[in-house]
Amino acid sequence: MAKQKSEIPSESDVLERLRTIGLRPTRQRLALARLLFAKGHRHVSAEDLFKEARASDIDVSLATIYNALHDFTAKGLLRALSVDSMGTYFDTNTSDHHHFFYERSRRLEDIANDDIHISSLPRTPKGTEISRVDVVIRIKD
Amino acid sequence: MAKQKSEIPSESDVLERLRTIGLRPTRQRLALARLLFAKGHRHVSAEDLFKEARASDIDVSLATIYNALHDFTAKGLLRALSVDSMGTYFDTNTSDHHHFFYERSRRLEDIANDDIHISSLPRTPKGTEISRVDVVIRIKD
DNA sequence: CTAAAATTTAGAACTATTCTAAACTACTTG
DNA sequence: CAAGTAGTTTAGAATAGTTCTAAATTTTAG
Repeated sequence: MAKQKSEIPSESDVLERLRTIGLRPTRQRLALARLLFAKGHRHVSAEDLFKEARASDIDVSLATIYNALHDFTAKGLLRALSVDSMGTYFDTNTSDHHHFFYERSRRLEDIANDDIHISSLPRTPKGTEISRVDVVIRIKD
Repeated sequence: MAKQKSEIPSESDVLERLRTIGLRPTRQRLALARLLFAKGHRHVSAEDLFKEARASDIDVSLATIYNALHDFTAKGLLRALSVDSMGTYFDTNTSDHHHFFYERSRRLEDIANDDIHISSLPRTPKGTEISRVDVVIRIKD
């Protein structure tokens, strides 16, 4: 339950990390990982990242954006979440935590795990296991 | 915080209810409301309802299904929720409660409000108000 | 360096949903 | 009840987000 730091990873950290988890450190993945992890935790959509990449002169196709986001998610570098049915957000914070969701502006904001205490959960159906618990506090903004 | 009963509403209940909330009790809305509220609480997608309607020889277009679901939701007869980014589910249970989400089968199951106790919530950003709190327990099935 | 395996890509395809504008229906008023 | 009008329905086009396909390219192991 240690607090996860979100430090700016160095170039070689990223490369090494990709290699370690079994993803080839291609030009595209390196560039995207740099974009994603350079600025502290955030919630990006595929389209967001695509635009950011274009803005940074990173030549990458939308299909690759999706591939990378899914690959990163599968390997635990990102966490996918969808709260408003129009699109998936990828959260660079993969530690346990929850979210505020601003209904009007459709923005997400992290809530530290410590700021929500769930004192009792129902027993899960037998033979099953909890994958995770998501709390979303919807805000009228 | 009274427990909400889910009784099978009579024909005229439905008609009256629609009229009361300001929706004209058209043939289509009446038929769809009957389908939706005839069987106790459940979680339906637009496509689900469309198929059910067809199966019941109710002649209604998909556009109307969407219109009706949104109108019903806006009037508090249904509650929309989207947890898995592929589509919106409409919950006939509009009382406070939470959900299990079976990741593999993509099914939702209600959790009674009393079965989850949240002992502390973070303060909301100033000037804002909580619209609702959704807890989703994701289950590996 | 070379072959095999993984990755990238453009564009087509797909799914869920919304839009459009015309046809239709319910409610109100006289 | 006739008629007007406001609300509703509809088919189909349009849109948004995402996945698929198959070919071209890049990475890695040997």
